[in-house]
Amino acid sequence: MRSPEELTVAFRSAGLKVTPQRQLLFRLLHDNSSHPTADSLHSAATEVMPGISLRTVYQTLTDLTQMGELQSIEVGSGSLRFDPNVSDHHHAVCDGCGDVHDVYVSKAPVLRGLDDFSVSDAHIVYRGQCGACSALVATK
Amino acid sequence: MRSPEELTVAFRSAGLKVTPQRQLLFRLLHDNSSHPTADSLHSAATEVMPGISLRTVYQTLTDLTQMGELQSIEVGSGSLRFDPNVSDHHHAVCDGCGDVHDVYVSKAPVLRGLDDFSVSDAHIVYRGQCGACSALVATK
DNA sequence: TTAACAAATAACAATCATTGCTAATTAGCA
DNA sequence: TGCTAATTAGCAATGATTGTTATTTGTTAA
Repeated sequence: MRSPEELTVAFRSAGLKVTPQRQLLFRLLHDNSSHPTADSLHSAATEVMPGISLRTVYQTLTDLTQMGELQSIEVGSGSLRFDPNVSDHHHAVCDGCGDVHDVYVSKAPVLRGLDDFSVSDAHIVYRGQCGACSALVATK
Repeated sequence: MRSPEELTVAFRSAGLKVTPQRQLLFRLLHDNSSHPTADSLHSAATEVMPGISLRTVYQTLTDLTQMGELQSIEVGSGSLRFDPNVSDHHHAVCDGCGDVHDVYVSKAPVLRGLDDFSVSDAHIVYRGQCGACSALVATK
C-alpha cells in the first residue's frame, strides 16, 4: 500500500474524496502488519476519532482493495482480514493466538490432477504454532 | 469418508444414533466431489425427504467433521464447503463458475521469512479458469 | 471566495451463514 | 416392549457484512 500522501493524490484522481476519516484509515493501515479486521480497525480508529462509523471503515477498505492498495485474506477466523502488503506472499496462522504472519515461498508448487485449468493465482495458508505459543505450551 | 454402512457402525459405537436424516446425508455425501455447502446439501436432501431441517444438516456435517470423515474448506464463496475426500490435497476454484476441484501437490513448498513457527498444516487455494469457462470466454 | 454538485458519512435496517435453545419425537438398548 | 438419552424441527439469536437514505462535506469551476 502506498503512503497516505500518495493515496490522497490517487483518491482524488479517481474521483474519490479525501475525508478526515479516510486519512485516518490511511495512517492506521500504512505499514500495518497485524492483518487487521474491519472491526479491529474501527476500534483503533475510534480511539482517535470517536463516532467514526464501522460502515465508513468497510467502505474505505473496499475502495482500497478495489484500487489494489490492499489485499483481503480469509484465514478461517470468521471475518476478513486486510493486508497492506500486496506483494506476492502467503500467510501462516498460529492456532494458539490467532496471529497472522507473512510468508514468502521460494517456488510455486507443482500441480497434479489438474488438466485444463489455467491458474492465475495461488494462496497458501499455513497453520501451526508461533514461537511464543510453543514456548507457552512447553512451560505448562 | 467411509461408506454409509461403515458410518452407521461408527456412529453407533460413538454413542450417536443413526436416523433416516443421517443415512440420507451419508448417501448424499458419499463419493460427492462437488464440495457442497450446507445449503446445497439441504436442497438435495429436501428433494428426497421434504421437511428435513437445515439445522439437522449442519449438525450432521459438524459430527462428520469432528469424526474426521469430512473436511471443511473455505474458498471465499461466503459459506463453508464440505469435502468427503480427507486425503492430503488442495483446491482450485474457477473464477468463472465457482466450481471447486481437488488438486494434488507433489512437493510441500519451502518457506522463507518464518523463523520460529512450526507448521502443522498447509492448504493451497488456486484460482483461475476451468476448461469449460476458458472455452466460453474464447467463444465470445 | 463562493456556489453548486457529486460523493461520503452516520445511522439504521436488512441479509446471509451459522449456532443456540427447547419441546416433542425417536433410535437403540435392556 | 419400554425406558432413556440423543435427535429433530422450528425458531430465535448472533456476527459479519451490505443496502438504503437523509444530511453533511470535499472539490471544482465560475
